[in-house]
Amino acid sequence: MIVAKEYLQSYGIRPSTQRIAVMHYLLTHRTHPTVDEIYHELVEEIPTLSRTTVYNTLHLLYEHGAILALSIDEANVRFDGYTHPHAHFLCCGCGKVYDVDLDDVAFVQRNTPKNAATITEAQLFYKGLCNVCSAKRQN
Amino acid sequence: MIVAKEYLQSYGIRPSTQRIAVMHYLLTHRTHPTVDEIYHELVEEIPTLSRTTVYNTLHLLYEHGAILALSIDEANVRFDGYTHPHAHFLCCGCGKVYDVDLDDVAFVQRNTPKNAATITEAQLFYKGLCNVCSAKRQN
DNA sequence: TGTACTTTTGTAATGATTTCAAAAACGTAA
DNA sequence: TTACGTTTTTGAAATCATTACAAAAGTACA
Repeated sequence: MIVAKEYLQSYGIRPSTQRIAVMHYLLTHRTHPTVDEIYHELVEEIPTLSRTTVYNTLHLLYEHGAILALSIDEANVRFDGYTHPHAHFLCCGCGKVYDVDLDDVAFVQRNTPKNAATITEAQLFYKGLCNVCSAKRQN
Repeated sequence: MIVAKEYLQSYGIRPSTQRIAVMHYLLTHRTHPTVDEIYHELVEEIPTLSRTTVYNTLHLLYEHGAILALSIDEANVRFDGYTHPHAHFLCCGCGKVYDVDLDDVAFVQRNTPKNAATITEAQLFYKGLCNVCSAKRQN
């Protein structure tokens, strides 16, 4: 939890119990969880936790650039505590979101739109079927 | 409308009046419209048009690969009748979505996730402020 | 302690999207 | 043309993630 607290402070965010818990969860779970997944995990350790607080906190972390908000999954926004440039892959079979390394990290910056004065974020993602789900479908 | 009809047929989609109208709208308007924008435009020429039909049709076109469904805008899915590989830019000031050309079209394919058996789609998009909106904010 | 400010909480509202079953349109064979 | 099975459209109702809001709780500091 120490790490999460200092991580928040480095982004100028006051470290409340709930904020530390959310940030810590994202730093230790690279699963790109939804709001509800985070809520259900954390309400175990903070029984008074409100879903609204999870929404508020994630929004705050996102606004400060401490986390990424992925729109890869139409049904739910997913969050990522790993903010280095990388892409994502959603398997439409199992619903999992995987990290994807890029062979040319500069590509995204190089292709920045010409009519853009400021870029606040960029997302690259793939959808398809992972090897495991593809094999299962051979039945 | 001739173009839209044949376009649909080339994707194996039966060309009903409503489907032709939706497809024609997307082929002639490169504005990445939302469902409601499409509905409000087309209900002028087809007064009996139902919003559900627009949803159904867009879903059908998307499933057949005739159009793209963009998740760049959290609030609404946006649609694009231009299916060649390109990126998008959402200006958070005016809400417009612009096309972005890529200097290396092969990049996206080259970085396909290693654990993917099949890729059905890929999206790259930017968010920020366009030059016009940025200038306005200097006030 | 007291006070001002920040954060959390729970309920209610919002609004895009989906569900569903009936009505309409269509295709085709007799 | 007519009848019949299939496809498509329609509109109302339901769903559900997210937001709005105001009260309650927590925090900092004099």
